[in-house]
Amino acid sequence: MTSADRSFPPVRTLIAVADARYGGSMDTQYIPKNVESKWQNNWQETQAFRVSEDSDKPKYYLLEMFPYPSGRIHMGHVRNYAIGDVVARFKRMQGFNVLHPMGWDAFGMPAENAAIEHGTHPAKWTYENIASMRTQLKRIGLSYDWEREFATCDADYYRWEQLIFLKMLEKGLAYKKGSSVNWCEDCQTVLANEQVEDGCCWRCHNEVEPKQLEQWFFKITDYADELLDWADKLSGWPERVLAMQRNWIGKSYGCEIEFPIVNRDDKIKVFTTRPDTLFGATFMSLAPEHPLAAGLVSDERKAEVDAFIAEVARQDKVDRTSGELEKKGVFTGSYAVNPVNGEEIPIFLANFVLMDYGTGAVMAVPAHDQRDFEFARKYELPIRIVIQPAGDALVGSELEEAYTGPGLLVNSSQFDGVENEAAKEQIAEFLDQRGEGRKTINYRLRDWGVSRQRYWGTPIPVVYCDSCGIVPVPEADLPVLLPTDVELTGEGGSPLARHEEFMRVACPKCGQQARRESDTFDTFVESSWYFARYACPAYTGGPLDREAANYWLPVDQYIGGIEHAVMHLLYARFYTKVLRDLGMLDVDEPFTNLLTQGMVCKETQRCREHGWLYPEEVVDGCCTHCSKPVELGRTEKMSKSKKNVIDPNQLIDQFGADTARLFSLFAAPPEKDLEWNEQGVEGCSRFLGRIWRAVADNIELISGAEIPTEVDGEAADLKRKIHQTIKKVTEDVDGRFHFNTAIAAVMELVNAIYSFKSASENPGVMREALETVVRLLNPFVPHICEELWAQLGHEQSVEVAGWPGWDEEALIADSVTLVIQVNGKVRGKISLAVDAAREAIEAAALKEPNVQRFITDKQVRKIIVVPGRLINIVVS
RNA sequence: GCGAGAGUGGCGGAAUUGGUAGACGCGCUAGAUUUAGGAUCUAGUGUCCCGUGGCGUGGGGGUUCGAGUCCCCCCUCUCGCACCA
Repeated sequence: MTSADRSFPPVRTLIAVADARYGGSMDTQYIPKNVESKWQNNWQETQAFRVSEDSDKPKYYLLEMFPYPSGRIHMGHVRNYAIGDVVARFKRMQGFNVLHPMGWDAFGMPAENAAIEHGTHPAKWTYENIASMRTQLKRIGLSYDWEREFATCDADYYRWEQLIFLKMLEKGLAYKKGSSVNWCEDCQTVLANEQVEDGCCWRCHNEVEPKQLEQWFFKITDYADELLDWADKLSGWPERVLAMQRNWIGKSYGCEIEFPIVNRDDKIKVFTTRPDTLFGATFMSLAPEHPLAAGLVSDERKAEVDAFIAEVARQDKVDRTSGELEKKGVFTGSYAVNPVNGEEIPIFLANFVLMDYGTGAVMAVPAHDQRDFEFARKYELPIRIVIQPAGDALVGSELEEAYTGPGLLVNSSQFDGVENEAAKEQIAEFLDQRGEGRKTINYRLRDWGVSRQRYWGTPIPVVYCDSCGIVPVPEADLPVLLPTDVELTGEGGSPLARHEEFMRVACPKCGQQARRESDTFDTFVESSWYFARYACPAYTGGPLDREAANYWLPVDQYIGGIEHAVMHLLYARFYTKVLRDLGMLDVDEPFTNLLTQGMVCKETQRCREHGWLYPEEVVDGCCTHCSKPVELGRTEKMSKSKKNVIDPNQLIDQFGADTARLFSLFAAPPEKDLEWNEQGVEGCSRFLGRIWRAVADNIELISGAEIPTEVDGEAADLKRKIHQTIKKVTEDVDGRFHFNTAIAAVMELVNAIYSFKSASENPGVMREALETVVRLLNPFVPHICEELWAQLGHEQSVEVAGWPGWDEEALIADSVTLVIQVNGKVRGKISLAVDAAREAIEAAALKEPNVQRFITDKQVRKIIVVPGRLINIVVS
C-alpha cells in the first residue's frame, strides 16, 4: 500500500484564512474547557456526523451497546464509547460513510422501583434520565448521528416490536404454554433461563425459585442448529464468546430409548449419548419431579419416597447442581424392562437427575458412567461391564471408577465384539427398527420465556376471550399503548392487571367482552433488534425500511461488555434470523465483528472505622473522617458498593474530556481490564499540554512554510519518523484496535519534535510533523485536534482533511544500524549504508573492536546476515 | 472435570513473520529554570560486583546460528460452563 495520495493542502492560502480568524496568535496555555465546548457546539451546529444512505462512499456501521438510562454515566460507559468513537472517527477520516448511532435501552425495572420508592412516574424518571445522560455523553465529544436517537420505551419503537410479535405468532415462533419457570421473588417476575446465573437472578442476585405459570415463549430452539453452525463462521468474534454460546446451546447427539414399565401400560423415555452401553443398564434413575414418579411408588415405599422428594425440593438449585452434592436416591418399588434384553431393572428417583435436561430420566450404566457408578456402590446395585478396553479385562466388582473410554462390546449379545463407536449406530438402528427408540439430538437450549409480570415494558398484544381463546390484537389496532395512569405500589402482582380500563377490551374476533394480556415483554426483546431500527428510526411503514436496513446492516463492528455474551448477543442473533425469515431483512447475522471490552477497575480503600472509602475521602493515605491510615484493598471492578469509583463528570471538569478519553485508551488494550490510576491520567493531561505547546511554540515559525519532499540530515530523520508513525498508527488502529501502542507511537513522534534542533532551517518539516500529530490523534482526542488544526491555519474540520497516508519513499533510510552478535550475544553495533553488499557487511562486522575480542583465537564457522537487522557470527 | 485466556522491571503495558527484551506512560533519581510549585525542560532508571561483563520474559527440557515468540512436560492465576445422562 502506498500513500501520499492525500497530500497536505496548499499551506499559504490557508494561512491567510487562519490569520483572519485567529490573528496569527494562539493561547500558550491549553484550557480544555474552552476548547471542548467550542467544538462540541460546532459539531452540533454543523450536524457533522449526520449520515444517509445516498453516498458514494463505502458504508461502515459502528455500534456500541446502548445504555440503560440510569441517569448517570460511569467510567465503563466512557471507555466503551471512547473505543467506539476512535473507530468511528478513524473510519470517517478513511473515507467511509459511517453510521454511528446512540439510543436508550429504556424499559426495565429500575424505573419502576424508582416509582415505588419516590413516587415518580417511570416515564418521567426515564425521560429525565435520558436528557441528563445525553448531556453527559455530549460532554465526552462522541461523534454520534443524534438524529437517529430513540428510546425503546417510545411508542413509535415498541409498536413495531408488537407487530413483529404478531408475525411471530402467525408463524408459530411465539407461543404460550404452562410450565415450570424461574421466578424471582425480589423482582416479582419470571426470568428466562439465560437470565439465571448460578441459580440466582442476573439483576438482583436473589435466589430464583420454580413456579408453575402460563407464559409466552419464543421458539429460539427452532434456530438452535443455525445459531450453532454460524458460531463457526463468525470469525470476527472472540473465541470465548462463541464458546459460551456453543456451550449454552449444548447440542448432543444420542438416542431416545423407551423402557416399558413392569405391570403397567406405560413407558419411560430416556435420553442417552451412550446407546452402546445399553446392555449394561442395571437400574434406572428418574428426576424426583418426573411426572411418572408418583405413580410408580408402591404403597409400602410411599413414606420413604415422599420424604425423599420433599428433601430434594427443599434444596435450592445452586446446591442441587453443584456437583459436590452427595448422590442420593430412593427405590420406587417399580421395575422397567430393558428393551434389548428383557431384563427387569429397578427404578430409582435420584437427586442428581434434572427434569429440565433430556427427558428427566436416565438409564443407569454404573460400569461406564461415574455418577451411576457412585450411585450403584452406595445402594449396592450390580455393575456390569459391557465395554472392554483393548489389552485389559475389567471386572465390575473390582472397578474403582467408571470406565468411559473406547473398547469392544461384551455381555451385549449379538453386538459382542463390536467397536463401541460403531455400536452406538448399530444399537440405535436396532431399536429404531423395533420401534423402541430412535436417534435424537438433544439441546440444552430452551425456548426463550419472554413474559414479565411488570409494568414498565412493552405490552404483549393479545387478548383473552372466553369464547375465542387467545386472540392477537389486529395490526390496525397497534400500538397497544402502555397506560400512564397506573398505581405502582410494588405489591399485589402486575400493575397492569389491576388497571381496569386497560384490561377491559372487546374481543377482536367476536366482539364480546374480553381481557388483555397484562404481562409485558422481557426488555431483552427491545435490545434484540434496536441495531436494525437505527438504519431507519423514523420509518412509519413497518419495523424496518428494508432498503435502508439492507444498506447498513450487518453492523460492521459491535462493541460492548462480555456480560452479554449469552443473553443479549444470543437473542439478537436469533431475532436477526427471525426478521430475515419474516422477510424484513436480508442478513443472517447482526454483528460481523465483536469487540468485548474489559472492565474498568480501581484499587479499593478501606478504613477500619468507616468502611469502604471514596477516593475523595482519602487524603495522604488517611481517612478524612478519623485521620487513621487507610488499608489498601484489591483492585476490583469499579462499583458503588466498594466506593472505588471515579465520576466521569468530575473527571471531565478537572481534566477535560480529551484527557479522560486518552487515558481510557492508553492505559490498556481495549479487551483487557483497565486499572484506573490518577497519575496516569495526569500523564495523559501532560501529554496534551505538550502537544499544545509544540504547536504554540512553532506556530509563527511554520506559518507559510511549505512541506518539502526532499530533505536531508536531521530533517530527513524527522520526516522518516513522521511517515513511520503514520504507518504504525494506521496499522495499529485499523482492525487491530491496538490503541495503546498507536498512542505510544504518536508520543514518540512528539518526543522527536521536541528533540528536533534545526526547526528554523526546516520549518516545512516541522509543519508536517505537527500536522501529522494532529491528524493521527484526532480519533482519540478530537477537541484539541480540531482546535490545533484550525490554529495551524485550516478552515475545515480535521476530519475533512482525512487520514494521512504514508510515503514509502520517506520510510527508507540511507543508513541502517545493524546489531552484531557473536554466538547469539550482542557484542556491537555498526551503521552501514542500506544497500551495503553482504561481503562489506561481514567485513565491517568482523572489524569491530569489541567483536574482535570475542572471536580472536576462535574459528569463525558461519556468519548469518539478516538484512536490515543483525549479523550473527558463529564461532567455536 | 471441560472450554477460553493470561503469567515480561517498582507499576500499567510493548515486542505484527523466530532476529537488539522492556517501546510508550507512571513512579523514582539527579540537574536546569523559577519567589515558589504537584508547572516546564534535560539526563538517568531490568538486575548483579564500579566498568569490560554475567544474569534475566512462571519452572524444567528440546528445536535453532538465534526463542518472550515454535515443540514437550509441569506450576500458578483469571473468566465461562459443569452431576448435561
